[in-house]
Amino acid sequence: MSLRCPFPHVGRRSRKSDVSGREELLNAAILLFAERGVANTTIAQIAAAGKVTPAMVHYWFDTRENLYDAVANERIVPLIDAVWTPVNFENDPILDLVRGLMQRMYAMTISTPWLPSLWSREVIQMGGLLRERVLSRISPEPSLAFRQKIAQAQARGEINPDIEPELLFTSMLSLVMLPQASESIWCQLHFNGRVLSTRQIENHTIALLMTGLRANQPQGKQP
Amino acid sequence: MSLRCPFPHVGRRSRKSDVSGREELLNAAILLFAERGVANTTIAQIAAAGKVTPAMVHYWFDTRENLYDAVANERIVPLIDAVWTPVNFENDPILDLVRGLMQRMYAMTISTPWLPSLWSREVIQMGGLLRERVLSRISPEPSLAFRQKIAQAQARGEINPDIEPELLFTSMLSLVMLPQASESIWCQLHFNGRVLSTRQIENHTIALLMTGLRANQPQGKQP
Amino acid sequence: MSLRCPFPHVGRRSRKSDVSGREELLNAAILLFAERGVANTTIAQIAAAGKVTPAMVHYWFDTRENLYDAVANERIVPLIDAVWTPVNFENDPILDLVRGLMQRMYAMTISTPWLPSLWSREVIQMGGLLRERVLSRISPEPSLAFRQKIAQAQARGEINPDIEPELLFTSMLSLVMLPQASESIWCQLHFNGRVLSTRQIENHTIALLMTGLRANQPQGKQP
Amino acid sequence: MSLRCPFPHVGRRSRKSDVSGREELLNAAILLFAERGVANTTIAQIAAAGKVTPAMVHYWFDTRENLYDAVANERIVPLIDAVWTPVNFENDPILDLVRGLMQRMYAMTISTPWLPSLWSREVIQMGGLLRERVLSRISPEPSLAFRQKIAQAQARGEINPDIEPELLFTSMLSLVMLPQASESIWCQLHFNGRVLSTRQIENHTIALLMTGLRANQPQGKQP
DNA sequence: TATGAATGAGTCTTCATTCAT
DNA sequence: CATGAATGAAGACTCATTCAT
Repeated sequence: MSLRCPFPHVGRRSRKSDVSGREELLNAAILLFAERGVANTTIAQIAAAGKVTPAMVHYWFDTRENLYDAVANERIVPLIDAVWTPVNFENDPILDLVRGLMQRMYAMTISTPWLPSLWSREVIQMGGLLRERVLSRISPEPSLAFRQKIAQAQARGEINPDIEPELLFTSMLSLVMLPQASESIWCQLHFNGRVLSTRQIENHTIALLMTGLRANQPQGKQP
Repeated sequence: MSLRCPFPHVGRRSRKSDVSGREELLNAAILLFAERGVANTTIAQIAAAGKVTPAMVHYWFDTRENLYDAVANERIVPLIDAVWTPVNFENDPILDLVRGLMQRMYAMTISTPWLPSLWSREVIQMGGLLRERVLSRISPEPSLAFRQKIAQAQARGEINPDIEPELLFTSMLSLVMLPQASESIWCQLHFNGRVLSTRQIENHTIALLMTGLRANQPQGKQP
Repeated sequence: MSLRCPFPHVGRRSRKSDVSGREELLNAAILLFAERGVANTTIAQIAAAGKVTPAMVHYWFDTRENLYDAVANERIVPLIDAVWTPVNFENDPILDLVRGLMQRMYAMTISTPWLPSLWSREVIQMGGLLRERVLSRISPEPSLAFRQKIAQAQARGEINPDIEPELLFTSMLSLVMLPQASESIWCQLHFNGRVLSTRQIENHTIALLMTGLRANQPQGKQP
Repeated sequence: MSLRCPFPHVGRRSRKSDVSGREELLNAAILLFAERGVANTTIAQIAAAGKVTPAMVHYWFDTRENLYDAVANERIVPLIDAVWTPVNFENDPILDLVRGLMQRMYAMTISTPWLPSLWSREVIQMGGLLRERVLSRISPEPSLAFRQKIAQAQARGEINPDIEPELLFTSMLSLVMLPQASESIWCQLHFNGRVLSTRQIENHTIALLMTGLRANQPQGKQP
């Protein structure tokens, strides 16, 4: 399955009020932040990408810091929420829950291909320029609940006893995000002549993870 | 096992020729690059960290770009080589080979704790400021050989058939690097009151990976 | 006849759009280049002379090199062209042609008193910082045609047979430019208490040249 | 007659004490000053040309300004004196005196080919970095005496009456120096395929000048 | 909304100069 | 004599920000 380059705003802009100038700029900023890193992107570059003058960036966002806030609050935080929201910690079987999280993360990187880069460079890392802005806005509860569920399942022998429940979500994020941030993320991934589609990456990663979570049962007695 | 903050040069500098001024600055630069990101670090900050004037940074490295080259060639590239060098692709059993790679990567992040951050922010990502400098210097052969070995083992049914050999090394790197880059990597990692040592992170991750690689054999009939 | 200091823009600036900021700066730059030499003039000095900040010099000219280009292309090259344009190589008697060139050069140094200094320091000399920029822009044809005309007149016995046609134009330029560059060219020339007007310099130089060009006719009475 | 490239110190330096390090550096400095202009030459360039470290330039000359003094006093001023010294204002016929001055200037530019450039860029021009240093050291008397002699000869009808005695020496200097500063002065002068030797330049210029000085005697027969 | 002109603060870089050795 | 290491001051250039229009 091939991967369309999904930036609906690029090259469109048929009518001016199609998308408000502010949204347009926010799109342009996120794209540049993902491509070049936040610290390496100037207001002038964002303005040029949005086909306006730098003064307009200040008109909409006032300061550079405010632009960071807008990116974090309006674009990144909603995605995080969307990953957790469908989870039903009470009833979902734990492995379904894990698989669902992974699938939603992948679904997300298709509609917002800038996410892996921005996330792994500017959000999770120390010194990431969006880190505090994002982390202060997302609820810690889902990840705490997730950890507990994992620990409980582990105690019941349903999950690989050697994994650390505290680290599992981080491992999942790493497995999803960093590979996608590390190649020509914008449309496809070339490797050794072959092209791996996002779907192939997803299958590989979910297989690795789901197998990795399996309890190390002494084979044979499992029902 | 708790993790000491292993920067012997910081705050010492007992005798001047202890470490050459150049090495001292290179250390300071790498630390700051890892902490704040390359683009977000000024020459003046590096100079201050090395307790010299900005002019000295130019004395030793001439330009900012040259400093990047020095970081890539003198510090990062040797580490990559050191991960692959002990591998014997002919004789090592594939799972030992994988485990050995993981263990060496972890050993590395103890002696060079700046690596995960620098690697995941500036080397593997598009637009990373050290990317071209590092990638152009490292041989692609080991990772190609690794991929072949994985594919062969997979063909023999020794390895989880759902993983993509092309992606496995990337997944391994992601699992090792990003979690370590994402927390207060410099001395220890606090999480929910508990402290996870690097060793615990290592055990978790290797367990997840090694289990994940296991062939999905219909249990019981496996030889 | 005394020489007014003819920089109408200096100290005026009554209305802002009187002269565009760019022209203003170009004037200031040329003046300083003529007074102090190009290499000895800083962007900050130019900015101060134009009553703006150094950033404005970059706003209008981007780089120092671009400023050089602007000076060469917009100010110097047009003057060269204006010296040659009125010449009619076919019909003008050779001596009228020479005298016309000289008179136009002098007329020029009245309206653009910075020319002699800039020309003799930065254009004709090896290592002059405007040399390549100017020379690559001016047509060599007029000076070649001039040389031929001189050689033909010499062959007809109308011109001093001992002069080299190749060198005559250079000699003319030197006679006009260097004396004017060598004194307080900006308003008047003091020498030994007397003041020599530009007109007197012009008369002297043209007399020296025109007499020097005369054929060495056998006069009989000369020892 | 072809012109040797007369820099005896270049590439020699057989024994170290052949020429003192100080003289060596002075030579290097003058050469660079002539080639690139004083303001455009750094101490490091001079040191490199003299094959020593920049610190050695300070050892010998202490400051950049002192180096200017040394160039002016030890290299340029003696040349000026040498032009005037052989002149006998009382007895030499005026035209012989003029011719002698010109010939000595040309002789000088053969042994010190850097002179025309340095003179016309850094000495005679306003803002020339050696101007004050040289002018304050040379006696004004010879040029005053020369002017008087010219004026007297003019009064006697022996010299072109349209010449300004005040300007004549300046014109002579300009005719000698600027053409030589304006081409590839270091070895020869290409022009239109032909090569003009310094001797040809000299003959041309002296012819132009000496003819130009001739009294406008009533010739009657000239058309 | 939108822009062009303008700026202050800061960044990289250069360079003359110093000094211990 | 000679140098390598070091620096302060200044240079070119960048960039977020402001403001009159």
